[in-house]
Amino acid sequence: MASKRSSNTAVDLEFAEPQADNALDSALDGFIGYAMRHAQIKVFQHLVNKLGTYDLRPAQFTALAIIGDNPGLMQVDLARTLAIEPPQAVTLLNKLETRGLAVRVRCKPDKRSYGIFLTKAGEALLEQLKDVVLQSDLEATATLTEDERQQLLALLQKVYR
Amino acid sequence: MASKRSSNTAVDLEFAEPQADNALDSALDGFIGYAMRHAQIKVFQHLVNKLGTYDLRPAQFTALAIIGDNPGLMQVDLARTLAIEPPQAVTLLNKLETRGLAVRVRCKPDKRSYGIFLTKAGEALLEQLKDVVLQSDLEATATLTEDERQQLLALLQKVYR
DNA sequence: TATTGTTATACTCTATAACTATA
DNA sequence: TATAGTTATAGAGTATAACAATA
Repeated sequence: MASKRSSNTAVDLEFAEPQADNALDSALDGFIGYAMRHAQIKVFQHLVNKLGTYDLRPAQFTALAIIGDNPGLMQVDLARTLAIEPPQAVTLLNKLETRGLAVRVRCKPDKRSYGIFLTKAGEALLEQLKDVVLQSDLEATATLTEDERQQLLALLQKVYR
Repeated sequence: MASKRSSNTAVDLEFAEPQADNALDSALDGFIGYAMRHAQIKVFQHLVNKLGTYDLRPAQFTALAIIGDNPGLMQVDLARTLAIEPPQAVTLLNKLETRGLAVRVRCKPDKRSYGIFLTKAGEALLEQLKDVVLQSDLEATATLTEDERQQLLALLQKVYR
């Protein structure tokens, strides 16, 4: 995180630079898209840092959670749920498989497709990560009360569902 | 006819609403980061489509709004406000200048820096775009009442400020 | 002919190092 | 030496086309 204004020389003050450090974007105050993007970046970055401890990206945690909740699903369904393209699902799954967290099993009548499952290690890690991610959510929204947090969650879901 | 993105034109509509297959992610229902990311993607994508008509990206509109509200600011301040790195500000400004929407003027005692200003064309377009972007916000959050929209805006700002 | 998974590819976005010209 | 702006570059993330195996 960079400091806001490292330069506070006389020259800056003399030549009509805006005084308030963060006021340069006040023209965008009314836009919900602007507020949502900034809030999302903050929450997302917090999660990136938390999951970095486990050398995982947010999408990889999401994939683990979806696989754990839908054992045996196909890659095409995983991709659709993650809102990514099939080639991205390949890369993502390769990583999870290499790390021994998930496996592809030819277990379907349709022999083109795999069933995707978590390994024991994957299941164990997922349980651990659920707490980590929930904690990250709470920390990143620490300026909200629990009521406000539930309100925000409900409003966000109403927007995208 | 599934949600394939066959068109990359500005007129790209988003009829491709999530199908009934969104039950696979119910394990992630409680996470605010998950809801925020999905809501943000929807609102952002809606704006991308709207601004595509003008061959502009959201960050370029944001830059126009910030320059319009802070005429004469330096690139380093623009970059800081946009939360981008200086090299990205160069590319962004080059585009705006090439299109005749903004100009760099050596008008400071410190001859290393430029003052950035909107042209007349830039000012005129910005006024037009403000309506477009506000309209995009309203459309992308059409499932909310006006009260809920204001609630959401306040909660989001409380998160990131 | 259509679909699953895959490879190859490309385009955007983002981040960093290093250069220039001023200070 | 330090800073404003720039160039070059590399890494993610994301998108499409095309292929092999199967349906």
